[in-house]
Amino acid sequence: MTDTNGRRPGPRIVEVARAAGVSKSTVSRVINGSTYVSDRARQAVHLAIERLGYSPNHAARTLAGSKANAIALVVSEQGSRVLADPFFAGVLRGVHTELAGRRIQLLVMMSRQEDNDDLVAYLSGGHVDGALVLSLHGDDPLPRSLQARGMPVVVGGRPLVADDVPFVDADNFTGALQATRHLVSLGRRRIATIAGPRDMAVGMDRLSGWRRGVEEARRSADLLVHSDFTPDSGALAMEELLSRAPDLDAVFVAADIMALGALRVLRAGGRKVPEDVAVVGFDDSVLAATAVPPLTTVRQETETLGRTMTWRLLAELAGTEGLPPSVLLPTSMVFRASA
Amino acid sequence: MTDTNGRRPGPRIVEVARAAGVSKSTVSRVINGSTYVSDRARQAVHLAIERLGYSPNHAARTLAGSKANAIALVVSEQGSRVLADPFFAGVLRGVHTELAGRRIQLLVMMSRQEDNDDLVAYLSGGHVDGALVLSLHGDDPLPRSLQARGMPVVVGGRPLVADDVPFVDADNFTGALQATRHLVSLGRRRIATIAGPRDMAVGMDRLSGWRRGVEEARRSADLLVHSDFTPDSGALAMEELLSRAPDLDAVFVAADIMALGALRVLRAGGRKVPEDVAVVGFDDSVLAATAVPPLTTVRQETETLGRTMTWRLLAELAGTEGLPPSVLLPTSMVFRASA
DNA sequence: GAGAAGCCTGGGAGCGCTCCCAGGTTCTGG
DNA sequence: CCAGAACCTGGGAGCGCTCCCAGGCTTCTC
Repeated sequence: MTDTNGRRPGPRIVEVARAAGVSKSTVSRVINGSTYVSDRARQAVHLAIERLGYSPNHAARTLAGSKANAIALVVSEQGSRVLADPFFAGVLRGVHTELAGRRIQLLVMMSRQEDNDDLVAYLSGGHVDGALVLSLHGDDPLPRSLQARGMPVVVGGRPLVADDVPFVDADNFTGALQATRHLVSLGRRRIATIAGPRDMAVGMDRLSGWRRGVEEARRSADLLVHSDFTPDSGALAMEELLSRAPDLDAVFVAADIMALGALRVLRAGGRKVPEDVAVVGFDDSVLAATAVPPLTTVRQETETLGRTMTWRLLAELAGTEGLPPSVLLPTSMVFRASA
Repeated sequence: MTDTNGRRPGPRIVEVARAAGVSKSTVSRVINGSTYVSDRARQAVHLAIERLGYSPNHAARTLAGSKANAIALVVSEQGSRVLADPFFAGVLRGVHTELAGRRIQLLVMMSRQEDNDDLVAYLSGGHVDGALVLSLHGDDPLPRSLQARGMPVVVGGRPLVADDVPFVDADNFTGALQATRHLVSLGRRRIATIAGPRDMAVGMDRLSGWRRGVEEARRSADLLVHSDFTPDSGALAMEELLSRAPDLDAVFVAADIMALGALRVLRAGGRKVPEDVAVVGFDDSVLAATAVPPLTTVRQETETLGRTMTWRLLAELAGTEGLPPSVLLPTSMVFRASA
């Protein structure tokens, strides 16, 4: 992508300066929003930029300045196998929306456990100003390593063990609580749950919400099976629940994708949903609407998650004071046929 | 991300040079894989790099050199509403895999129709060496604009009208043909299709494959309804087909997500799948495995698509001769319960 | 009315690399 | 044995910006 002289096409800052009748320092000041620029100069510069179609060279700005004008979105690979696809796309869209209009590049990287060190070295080598880490298994060392090297980090999804890395997450606890209360309000008495794995905060938070919900309704909190966010494991879990408690009349499933497996088992067992067993899922993924029967579920806004993470990171980079260490995003129930 | 002097952390090329007892020119040659470096010097440099944990400054390389060491993955926003989620994540993973180990940054951008001009200006401003465009509606002007400015481009998904922008796509025609032949081999006589929209090549190619399939079996090719890649539109299409041909006994649906709507209508109408009506989908998305009944479908490898696009682009950047203008990736049938 | 305190501007020294140039050394072949 | 080619190396001029510094001009303030 070079012209015949081997140089990149397009005007340089000096050309803009010349066209506007000012020095390149002034053009730089206009671009970077400095005060101490007269209105006349500012307007002349804007006009010249417009006329020449000038776009500043990112590499030069980064090299000369003290910031990289780029942030990274890091996806931990293990996680992406499981939840990531629609989740990731939503988050990415949110990140992008929030970045729109600012001159900040988004680098997307996927981390494998084995080359974490390379990643940390690369990122803390000054190529980016901060990092967004999408870490779906809760004990990922990456965010801490990055932060230890002085890099601003925001994690998507609550880390399993509390540390001082700021995170943004859906309010999984409250979402699960709402779902359970809904089942209670339906008059269900034996309310089970298919929970996520113990090593993921998202699983534990949704489990806690369910537990709270059944306990406040004075129901038993022992109908619990852990599973791993796949349809088949959801099916297995449902079978186990059914054999342990043939009289159960409701299940809160910690993810839509597991709920599909559960629905299959219920159908095979001749139980009608929702008449015999009410089912509530979580995520409101595309799977929920097309399930048989369509799934009542808890909606989490993945796009808002991405936007909020980005907002938090940029605010930190801008030196904003008094930022909340972490943010929990509200969830909402989506009522369909299954409960 | 700066140290106390406002400079980025880590060693510079001169430090490596000093440590290795050579000049920075030689270090640069080693890094960039030039010939004309003695083995002794090369080894000394590698050792020094290792010891110091040196990682070259991307901005400086880009500024000084004639290439940007980065490629862009551009997603057209309209498309991403529809197909993109799992599709996009798969492609992204493929791109990333293919990029691994090369020092090439991946910039992800989403384009909205209205700011296409900005995007073209930005990209052709020398920030990237080439672009991967994921363009799901077939008449996107972006790839052509980019190519017209001299930027190497590879499109994912066949453009609707042939032009000379290279693309990589799944072999939708053959996939649909296989699916239709499978229905024929099952002894089905009235084989309908729910096709994608007319303005998407993916829709038209799958339609052509179906048409070929029914025609070579001397069946009628008039049971055709266009739809738009949503479950509801698939349901509507199925209703129309049923009212036009109550005796149909098979449907090829051009996307799993539409097939879910079709299955719903068939179920509501009391038709058994596959006994009364056999259904084949396309994509082998996560939806297919969890459908009721599980959907026989045509699998396309989104990850391979991403890898191939990237390979094609990098090969072009490297100046490889005799590259295929475009590549069609094979699809394969996945047999489940629905047909 | 004079000094201080803003406001606005241009000049120029880098940022950390790549790549060209010049020069030295070692291989070839006639 | 010597010219020329091939190999290897270091020096240094940029790449296109930002940001510091110095300085001129306008207001204020007492």
